[in-house]
Amino acid sequence: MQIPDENKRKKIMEAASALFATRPFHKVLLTDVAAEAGVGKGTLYIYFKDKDDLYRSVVRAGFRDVIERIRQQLKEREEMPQTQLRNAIGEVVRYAYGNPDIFRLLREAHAKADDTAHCASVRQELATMFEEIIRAGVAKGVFHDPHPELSARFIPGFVRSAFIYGDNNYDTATLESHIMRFVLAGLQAPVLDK
Amino acid sequence: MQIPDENKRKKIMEAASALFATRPFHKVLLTDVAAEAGVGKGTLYIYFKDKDDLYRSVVRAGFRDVIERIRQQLKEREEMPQTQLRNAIGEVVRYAYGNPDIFRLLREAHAKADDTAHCASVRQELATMFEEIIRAGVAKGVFHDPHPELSARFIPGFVRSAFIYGDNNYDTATLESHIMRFVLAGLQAPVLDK
Amino acid sequence: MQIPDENKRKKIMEAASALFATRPFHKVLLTDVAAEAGVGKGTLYIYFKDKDDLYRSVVRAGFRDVIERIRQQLKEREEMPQTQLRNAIGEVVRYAYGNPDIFRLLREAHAKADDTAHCASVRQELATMFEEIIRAGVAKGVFHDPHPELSARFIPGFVRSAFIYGDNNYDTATLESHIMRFVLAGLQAPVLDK
Amino acid sequence: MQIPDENKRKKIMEAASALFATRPFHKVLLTDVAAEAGVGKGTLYIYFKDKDDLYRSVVRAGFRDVIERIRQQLKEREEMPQTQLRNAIGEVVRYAYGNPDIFRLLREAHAKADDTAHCASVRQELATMFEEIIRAGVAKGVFHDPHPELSARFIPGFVRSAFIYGDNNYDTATLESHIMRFVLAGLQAPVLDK
DNA sequence: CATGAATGAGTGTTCATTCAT
DNA sequence: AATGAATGAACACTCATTCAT
Repeated sequence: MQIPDENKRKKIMEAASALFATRPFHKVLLTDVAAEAGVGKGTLYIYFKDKDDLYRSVVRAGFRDVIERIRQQLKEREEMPQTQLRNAIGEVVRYAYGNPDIFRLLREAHAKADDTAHCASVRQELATMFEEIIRAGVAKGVFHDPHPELSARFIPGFVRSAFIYGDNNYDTATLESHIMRFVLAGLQAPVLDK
Repeated sequence: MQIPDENKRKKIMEAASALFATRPFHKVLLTDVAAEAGVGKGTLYIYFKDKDDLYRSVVRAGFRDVIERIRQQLKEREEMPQTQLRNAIGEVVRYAYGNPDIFRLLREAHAKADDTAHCASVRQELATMFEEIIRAGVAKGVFHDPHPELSARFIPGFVRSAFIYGDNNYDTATLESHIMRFVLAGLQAPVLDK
Repeated sequence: MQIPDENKRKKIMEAASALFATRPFHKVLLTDVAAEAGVGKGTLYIYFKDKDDLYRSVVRAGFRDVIERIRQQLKEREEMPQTQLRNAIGEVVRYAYGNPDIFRLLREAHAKADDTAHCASVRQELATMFEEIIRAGVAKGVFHDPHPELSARFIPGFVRSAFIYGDNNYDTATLESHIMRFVLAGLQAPVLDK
Repeated sequence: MQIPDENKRKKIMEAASALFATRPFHKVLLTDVAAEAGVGKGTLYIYFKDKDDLYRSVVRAGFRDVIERIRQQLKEREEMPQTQLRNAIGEVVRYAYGNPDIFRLLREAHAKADDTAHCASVRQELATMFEEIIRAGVAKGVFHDPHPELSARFIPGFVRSAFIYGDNNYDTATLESHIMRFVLAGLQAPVLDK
């Protein structure tokens, strides 16, 4: 079992991901990460510069997944903005359900200053995708929105809001439709001139 | 010139608040808190049980202010749910503007299990107030909402979403009205039966 | 026993000195230093930046003693260069006898680049003092020496040479006079023109 | 283009020699030695038992050269003790000039107890040769020396003393003759009865 | 032979907490 | 009450050494 490469990196990230999501950063021991990943402690330092780097990698990787999946959808099918929005939101909701731990990571800004930046860039990317969908809808006249970039930021916030409370008893469908309710209503409301 | 005591407690909390908001929990050193507050390290332990207690106190205190102010408004004037909602949201937005650090604290769930609970209880309290306003509106027939408790959670999330991104260039009025746009539209949309 | 100061620093340096002299740098555990000094491990870091700093301090302090004692002698009594030299050498020899461990430290150049410099500066200082004595003798016509700075460097080397071998069975008097034999003979030999 | 083996052993020793001379034992990483030698880390263990063995080999090899050359001289030509001494010292000085790094290694006594012994044995061997020359001179009546073994130890010390200081601006001839000045003067001075 | 990925015992260092003053 | 020197449990990280390829 001497595969010299990314296989092991992946195993470590999975172990770390599970652990970081379970407890706060400073309670995650690298010893545990190593044990959980089935590798030696020193091995962690072959693939990651230090604990912070490992943490950052886990967060980034987690989100890259959702983002990638949404991007695929947008490319593959030419849909109405409403549908695109629904699909994208569904994607985020389902991801949050499936990986509650990783998703929860977004709310924390650990580590070094530039880590926050890294985290932010992932967040930004997600928001930007929603913003593009909204702008497309505005262009087509199906959405009205004086501040698409602000609205875009609200959307992942909905999901997060739903998850940050401990007693999470909603199924994905309910949550998804309740979010859509606000999103669509808000985006379809007429813009009132001031 | 050492004004006896409660003054000192306040100075500590201010220092801690600034620090906790700036960096993740485990990077806030009590040495720094003490230095920033202009007191000895040991003094911290006179006013707070331990680091977690200090953290909790900071978060709670911050939110108690907004919550209290909103509660006052609800009691003092008998208004329409829409107006109550607008006022309450305005309160949160303005608070977030004035205390970006403290507000940002909500995003983390640190340390001991019961700390999370503490944090949650503050959050819960805020959400509950919004939930009551919504339910009142539903009762009066001005709002439609199949999941008021979920909607209530969304509201502080709007504010947070707006603030978590670094490039915050919206004035309170713009932000407030954009949030209201979504909230009111969502709450006034007809409930579609499934 | 809560003297807040240099007393403890001294205790640590003594313990470290004994340990560093006994075994190579990387085999000296700070745990042992702390135990030997009768303080907590963390205390070391109050008085010294890190292991290297502690090491450096030990070396420097050791030599400062001899240097200071020799300097005193030079000031206090106005003697002939030969006598000054004999006294100074005697000082070094006796010190080496009394603190074989610390003296041995000079031969090692551990730690950071600038540490070597520190070490060197102590060595330099000792050599400079010998050089001054020699130059004074040359000025008075009792010594002949085409390279006083080189001769000055030889002198601590004599002592070191005597000590670097394990089977050290010479008493201070013998060693001292044997060194003086070479030093005086060398310094009084006529300078041959080339 | 991998010339089989002994060549590789040599490359490793050269790399190690350069590194050990540059920094203290515990700061020389085998990774660096391997990189510098252009071989894999594991290769080091084919040619050397462990880090200590590598170190020892470097020191020993370096000195074996000088010792061997001096021994040759002593055998080949039947000379006066003074000349033998001058030649031997010249040999050491020139060697030190040509291999300042290796020569500097002598000053440290690292690692395991028996390593010190190894180091010592090389030193001893050199000293013994000088001692023999001196004793021969004493026998012939050209030298006077109450402690030939002590004098013998001084000689390599002269060279070392000259080299341990950074600002080494003496040419071999100057250094050699200055050392000889002390050595001959010291060895030819009459023995004073106590 | 050669390699370098993997290892984990071993240690330096940190920092919340205590307590003598 | 206030302090900050002292503490040491807890951890991140290093690096000599091994071994599968």
